[in-house]
Amino acid sequence: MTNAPASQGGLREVTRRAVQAEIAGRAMELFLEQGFDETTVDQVAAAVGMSGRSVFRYFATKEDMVLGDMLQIGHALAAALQARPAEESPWEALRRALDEPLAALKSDGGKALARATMLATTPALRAAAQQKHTQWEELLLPYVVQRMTGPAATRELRAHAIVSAALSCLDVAVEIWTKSGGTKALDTLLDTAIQAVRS
Amino acid sequence: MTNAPASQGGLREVTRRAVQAEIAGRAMELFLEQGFDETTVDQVAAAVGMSGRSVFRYFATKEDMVLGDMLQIGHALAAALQARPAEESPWEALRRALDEPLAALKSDGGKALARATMLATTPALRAAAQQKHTQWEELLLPYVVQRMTGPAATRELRAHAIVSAALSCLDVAVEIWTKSGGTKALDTLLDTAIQAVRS
DNA sequence: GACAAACATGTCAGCGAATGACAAACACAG
DNA sequence: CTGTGTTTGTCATTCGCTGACATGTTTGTC
Repeated sequence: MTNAPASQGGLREVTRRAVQAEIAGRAMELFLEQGFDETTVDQVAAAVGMSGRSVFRYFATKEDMVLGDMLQIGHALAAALQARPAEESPWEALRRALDEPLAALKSDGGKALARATMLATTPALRAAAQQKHTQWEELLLPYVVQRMTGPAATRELRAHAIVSAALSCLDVAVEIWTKSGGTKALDTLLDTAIQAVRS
Repeated sequence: MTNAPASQGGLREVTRRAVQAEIAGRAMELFLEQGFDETTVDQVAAAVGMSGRSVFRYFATKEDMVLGDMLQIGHALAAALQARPAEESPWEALRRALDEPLAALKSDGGKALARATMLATTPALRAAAQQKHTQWEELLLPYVVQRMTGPAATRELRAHAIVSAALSCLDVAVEIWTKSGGTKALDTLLDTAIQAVRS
C-alpha cells in the first residue's frame, strides 16, 4: 500500500545481506583467533546466536564464510575487462582489469593481508579459492576470446591459456606479497610476473 | 604413517604397494560405474574385502584413490626437468620435461581419458588435483630458479610465475583434449597454449 | 483488520568422510 | 615356543552437510 515493494521483497534481501555479513565477520574473527580448521560451524553459529543449521542457509559451505564475496569480485572483474578498449591486447586488457581489485586489496590494509595469509596456510581454503579462481576463468574467457586474433580454430584454447596464466600470475604475486608481509608493491609484483611469463 | 622408508625393508613395502594398487583399481571401477560422489568408501572397502577403516590406512583421503600417483609423477617431472641441458630456457626445459608424462597419457589410451573426464566433472577431484598441481610447482620451482637470468631479487617470483603458467597451460590443454574425446593431439594443444601465453 | 502465501528459524534425524583407541590376528626373530 | 612389531577389524566419535517437519514472522491482498 503506502510502501512500494521497492524491489520486490527488497527488505528481505537487505536483512539477508546484513545477516550474511554478520556471520562472515564473526566467523572471520574466530578463524583468525583459533584457526579455520579448529573452529566448528556450531561455534560460529553460537557466536551470532543462531543454530548451526541456519548458518548453512546463508553459506553453502564453511569455506564460503571466508570466500563468499569472491564470486562478486569475479563479476566485477569481468565487467572491468569488458569495459577496456577493444584495441588492447588480451594481456594488456587483463592486466588493466586487475587494477581495481588490486587497489581494493591494498586499501583494505591489514585485513586483506591477514585473510590472504590464512588462505595460504589452510589447505581447505586454498582448494576452495582455486575453485573460485576457476569460476573467474569462465567469466573472463568470453571477453578474452573477443580480443583474440589468429586462427579461429584455436582461439578458445589460446584465450583460455592466457586467462589461466594471468590468474596464475596474480596468485603468485599475492603469495609473494603475503610472504613479504605486505611490504612489496602488489602491482609491481604482478607486472614482473606477467613479464616473466611472456618472455 | 602414510609415508614410507620406501626402498628399505622391501617385502612389507611391496605388499603395501600391491594392496594400494588393488584398492585404487577397484575404486576406479566403481567410480567410473556410478560416479565418484555416489560411491562411498565403505563400498570400495567391501569390494576389496576389507573394512572402511583399513582403506584409510592406505589412502589418506578418498580423492587419493584416484590421484595417489600424481605425486610420483611430480617427482618424475622434476627429475626430467633437472636432466634437461642447462642452456635451455625455463620455458623450453619445462616443455620438454612434460614430454614423457604426456606420452604416458597418450599410450594409456581410453583409461587416462576416462580418468581425466571424471576428474574434470567432479568438483572434489578437481580441487584435489589442483592441490597436487601446487605440489608440482614446489617440486619444479628450484630447477627453474637455476635457469633464471636477470635480477636476482625477482628471480623466485619470475620462476614461480613461469612454472605456474606452464602448468596452467597443461591443464587447459588437457581440458580441451578431454572435451575433444582424445581426438586432438595433446602435445600440439600444449604447444599452442604456451605460444599464446608467451605472445 | 483478517487471511493466505512466502519466508526464516529451530529442532531432530541422518549420511558420509575422517580420526582415535583398543584388541585380535598375523608374520617373524630369537 | 615366546616375545615383538605390524596389520586389521571393531567400536565410538567428531564434524561438515542435508532433508524433513513444525513454528513463528513478514509480506502482500482482499
